[in-house]
Amino acid sequence: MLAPELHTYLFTCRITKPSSPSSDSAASDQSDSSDSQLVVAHTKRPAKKKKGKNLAMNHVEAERLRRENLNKRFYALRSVVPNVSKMDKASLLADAVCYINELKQKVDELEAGGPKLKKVKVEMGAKNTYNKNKVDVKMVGEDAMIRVQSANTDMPTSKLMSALRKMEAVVHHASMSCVVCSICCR
Amino acid sequence: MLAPELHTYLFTCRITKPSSPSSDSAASDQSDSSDSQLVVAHTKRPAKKKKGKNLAMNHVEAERLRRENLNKRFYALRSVVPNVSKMDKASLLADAVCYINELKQKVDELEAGGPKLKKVKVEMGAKNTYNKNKVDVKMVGEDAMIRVQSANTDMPTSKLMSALRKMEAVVHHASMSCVVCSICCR
DNA sequence: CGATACACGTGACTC
DNA sequence: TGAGTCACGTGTATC
Repeated sequence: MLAPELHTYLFTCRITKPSSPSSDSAASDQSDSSDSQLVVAHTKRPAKKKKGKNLAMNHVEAERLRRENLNKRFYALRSVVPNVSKMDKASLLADAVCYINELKQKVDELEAGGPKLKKVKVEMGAKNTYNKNKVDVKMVGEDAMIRVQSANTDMPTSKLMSALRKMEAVVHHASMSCVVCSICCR
Repeated sequence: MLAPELHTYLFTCRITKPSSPSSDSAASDQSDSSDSQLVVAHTKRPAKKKKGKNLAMNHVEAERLRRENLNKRFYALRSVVPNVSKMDKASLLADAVCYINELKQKVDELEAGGPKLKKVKVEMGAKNTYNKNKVDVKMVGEDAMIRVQSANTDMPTSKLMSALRKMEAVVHHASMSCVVCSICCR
């Protein structure tokens, strides 16, 4: 519903609490039960009491700071996970986990198709009536002579060269010609 | 820079809390847990109060359930983000954000290594005394004739072809020769 | 003893 | 009006 701004993208929104944090004026509203009521003697306040109170205040402020910091992180997380601009914290965490797994999988399958393989698949463009695809390989000792004939669509030489590079083959000589440009080359 | 590396791969560490989370005995028994020693010893409350108490108990239990659920999510997040098996919640969230950004960037540069750019940089291998790198481009109408001379290291033809493909240039003719194999080609 | 982090119960707010 | 979520102050454990 309210759910403002989807997608976020930069949100250095800074919110300050109205309560003044530095001074001690925010003390003793009414919730200081359990402790004996203090400050009758305004002048010579026992150091012990004051110190204890001060410490408690320090504690509560530290806790507030921690909470605030943690919420910042929540906002940051919300900003990097897509499609979660409206849910609550639990759902945000769950979606973050799902998103991370998604990204992981994507990375895995992307870089598994990258520089890993020995066997390389080369798509050689569409066959047509005028040009049959033909691949001819002749081995001479450790060297190979490859002769490829295909249509000139979709950059066949580039693909072939890339395939050769991926196979870590050293190219000593290469020749390419476009024979029937009026028909197969646009 | 980035060099994420080390992956870690799988660490489905499953941690269970020692405290029994199943809320079975929380129906009308509130005498367990935390045995606060100052318990002002409230005597029997009227039914109304009891109902209020029951409601409050429902509230407190709902809150406890929510907290528990949220912590589960935290554990789940910890399980999918590497290298954070010991930090606190805030650091966990921060690391999760960093990790997501890392993964995003990785995915981007992995899948943008394919069909994207217009301007292409080609590294042409190391120069040496015997082979000066030379690039000659002659424009004829809309066509370009490119003559490249370089050392035969690091697959120059493949790189050139890839660059041409990335620029979406149509190659009509290509020729490559390795002239001084005994010197520059190992 | 201070610093840090977490869980807890409770008030306040929403739909 | 009840179910859900959040922020708050506090108690408590670890270092």
